[in-house]
Amino acid sequence: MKKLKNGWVEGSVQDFLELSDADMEFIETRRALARQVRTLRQERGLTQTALAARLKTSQSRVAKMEAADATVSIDLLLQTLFRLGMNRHQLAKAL
Amino acid sequence: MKKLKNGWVEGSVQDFLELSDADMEFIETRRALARQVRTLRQERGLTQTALAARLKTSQSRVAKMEAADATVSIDLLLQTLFRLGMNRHQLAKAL
DNA sequence: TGACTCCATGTCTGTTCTGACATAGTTTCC
DNA sequence: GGAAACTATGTCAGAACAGACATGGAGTCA
Repeated sequence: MKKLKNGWVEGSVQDFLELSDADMEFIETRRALARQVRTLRQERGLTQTALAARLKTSQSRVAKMEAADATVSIDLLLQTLFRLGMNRHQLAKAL
Repeated sequence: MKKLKNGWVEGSVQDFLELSDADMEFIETRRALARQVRTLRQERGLTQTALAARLKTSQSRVAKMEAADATVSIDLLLQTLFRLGMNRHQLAKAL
């Protein structure tokens, strides 16, 4: 980590949080799936509230899904995507 | 569901258990990941016990992962695969 | 401005998953 | 056959997650 003249330091978030490569892959996977949820929802012209109703969950949970919140499992994201009509083949491409 | 002369009936497991297409995709995804765990473990010449030690978990959990047990989350399978050296690109192909 | 819609975020409670343990079954040697 | 190594399965306490609710911020429109 390299110190700069302005007081800031240089270095990756990964190093700072001491995340392994595996952790990074996992987090990036969640982020990719989260983006996909938002994309599919918007393609279908649904609000978070409308999607939540369809999934029998709450708007806040949909918001957290799309935000790739740490309290959202990949299981939840996948179930959501599949219920939005995605299949495994399309999923593979989204990764 | 069609009845046959021998007393058995014809019909898919999906219909019998009333699983939606989304459920099927989810379950099949878990099974694909489970197979991949076993493959990678064996490629590395590890026993379930040895892999469990590396993952800081128990042999029984590794067995359940590879069996695609319902109590095993996709999160756990993905974390395992990533720790076995897989990346998202390879993951996509395994689906 | 205020009313309205949509999305973001903190927190609570009940449910689900994880790791661990025990134990049983399987396979591979001698 | 029997021992040893490996894998499968049931159960449980504690950790993590889901859904719900409250609330706040940002944008739109009259």
